[in-house]
Amino acid sequence: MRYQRRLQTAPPLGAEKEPMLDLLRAPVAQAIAQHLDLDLAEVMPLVIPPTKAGAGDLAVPCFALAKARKVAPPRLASELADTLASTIPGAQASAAGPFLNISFSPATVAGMLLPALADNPCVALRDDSGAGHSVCIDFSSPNIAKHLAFHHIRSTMIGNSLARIYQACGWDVARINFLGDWGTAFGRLIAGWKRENLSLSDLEAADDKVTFLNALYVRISTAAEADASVAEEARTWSKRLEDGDTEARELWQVFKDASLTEFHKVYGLLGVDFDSWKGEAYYEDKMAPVLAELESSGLLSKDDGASVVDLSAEGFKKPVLIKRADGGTLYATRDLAACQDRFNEFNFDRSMYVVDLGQGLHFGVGFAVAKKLDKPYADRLRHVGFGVVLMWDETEQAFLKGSSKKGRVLLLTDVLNESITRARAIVAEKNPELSDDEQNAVAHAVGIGAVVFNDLKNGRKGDVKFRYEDALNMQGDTGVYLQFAHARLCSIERRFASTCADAPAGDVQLLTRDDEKNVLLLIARMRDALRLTLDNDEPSQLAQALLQLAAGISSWLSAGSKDHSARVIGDDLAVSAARIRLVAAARATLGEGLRLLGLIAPERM
RNA sequence: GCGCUCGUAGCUCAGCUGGAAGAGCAGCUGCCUUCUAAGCAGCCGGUCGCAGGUUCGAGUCCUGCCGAGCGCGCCA
Repeated sequence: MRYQRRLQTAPPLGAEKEPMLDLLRAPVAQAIAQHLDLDLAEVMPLVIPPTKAGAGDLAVPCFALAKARKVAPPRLASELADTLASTIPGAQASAAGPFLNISFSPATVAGMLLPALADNPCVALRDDSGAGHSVCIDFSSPNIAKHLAFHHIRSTMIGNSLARIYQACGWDVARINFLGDWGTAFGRLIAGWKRENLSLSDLEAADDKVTFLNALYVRISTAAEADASVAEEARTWSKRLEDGDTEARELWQVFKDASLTEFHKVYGLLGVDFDSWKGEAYYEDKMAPVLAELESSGLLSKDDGASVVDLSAEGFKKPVLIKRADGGTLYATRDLAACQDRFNEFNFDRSMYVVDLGQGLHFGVGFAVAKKLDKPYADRLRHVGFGVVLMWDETEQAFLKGSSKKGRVLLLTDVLNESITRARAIVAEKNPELSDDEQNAVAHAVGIGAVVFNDLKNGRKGDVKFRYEDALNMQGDTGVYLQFAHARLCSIERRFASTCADAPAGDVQLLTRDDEKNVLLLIARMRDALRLTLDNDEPSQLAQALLQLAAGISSWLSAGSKDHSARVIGDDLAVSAARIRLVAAARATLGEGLRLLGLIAPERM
């Protein structure tokens, strides 16, 4: 509706769905289509952002068009350049060999973008493609009575970011933390607890309850190795726990609550929360229906006493194990039950598992079984995999897999706190005028942001090579870089508000600088980045686009330190008023982008 | 052996549906008396693992090699 007036002169294709960059693209494609007597749909994909820097705002490689017309590409390019120059106001077109390059005036771009951004400052990072749809996102999923290790940041922050991004695109999102809260380890813990005659107050007194439980686990495991009767005690408690023994269940609950207390501290630091905390234990008594269904559908067969589903027709070499020879259920069984449970509760249109790529086979077979059962949701399941974390080993001079024996294990909370500490020292040095509270808040935002952004900025499928100096770096392509650009924009807005209260409404015609246009185009391209992020479940697409936006902003703002006329706030109040509109748009876009990645954007730092 | 992920600058990586090789770090130059130098401007640095194929055009798609990481039944 809002674009109706424009549609009388510009073509409809893409304009409704893509009100940002395509507003520039469509008129170009239309003019070319008309000139060559082609369908608009054929031409649109040929109008692309140029890969070569300085080649303009849009480009059209003319190879295919020229071939169809049986002319040389450079000749067609210059022919089209002449056509466009006369048909599109505010645009300049030129041929560079076989490429047609198009540039718009800053005011033309601003006129198209700024009104939309004034209506909704986050419009560049909004999309309603998910409206009316729901998605389950399974992420983080740590094991009870163990620490969140550094590698947990991957699932936790990729999942958190995807949850926010799906939400921004209109999806109804359920964030699920599938806790690993079941297994024989708890029998051991209970046995140890009883042997040592521990009480709740012992646990309460511990600084870190998970550390307390870990230590207990190590002691009882050592004792069990030395003494067979201790091992027998542990087995007995495991059995009692499974059978629902009251005392066992109560202690199990104590351990779980204690672990969750520690988890919440870390999630609090990271700004992550969940809608569902159903863990493995919850599904213990909910697998019978799954087994019955598999049985009645004739999919189960026996293999060495165990029950399996054959998936050779689906291309899997080995069948998937559903029930152990001793009757116990397994990982796959539990996930099938959980999947059904989520469908019952959320009626999801998509269900995602943010779990490392090493589990690809597990999800592959699990999804295949759902399909064999003709589940309506079988095609809605996605494994969002990611690579492992490798730690820099000084003695080996190489990135190696984490190993507790070799001291290459880091706790997530330790890395985060170290980063905050480093950030605190830098804040104190750079901004001593900020209050202590403010310095602490900035150190938190910057310290956490550095670690989180370091994890999100690259494609999720690659292995993460972790080196302290790199992950905690506060210079270059980092989270801090984005936050700093955002804080500068906020600072200019504050100054404008206090010194230019009587400024007129900003007139986009006064935006004439190329660096201003560059920022506008970068904002417009956020839509493409958002779509790529969503299509590929890949937050790095958004992260990379934000880096480019921040670079454009930094370059623009820094121009003012040499050239007084380039400043946002200058002698000409009308120009300042126009530029502050761009500042506001850039600040809102950058701030929202940071939020979607799970970072905090301080207003001063 | 089979499967998955990958191989781009000294290091860490980006490169969207094929269209004109990009960042950051490290090294070297410049730039803070007025909107934040956690920054900006610039230099240096690449037969995109190798070989074929498809195409007007391949870092991108296909095949085969080589190399790395991870995974392949009664743990999760």
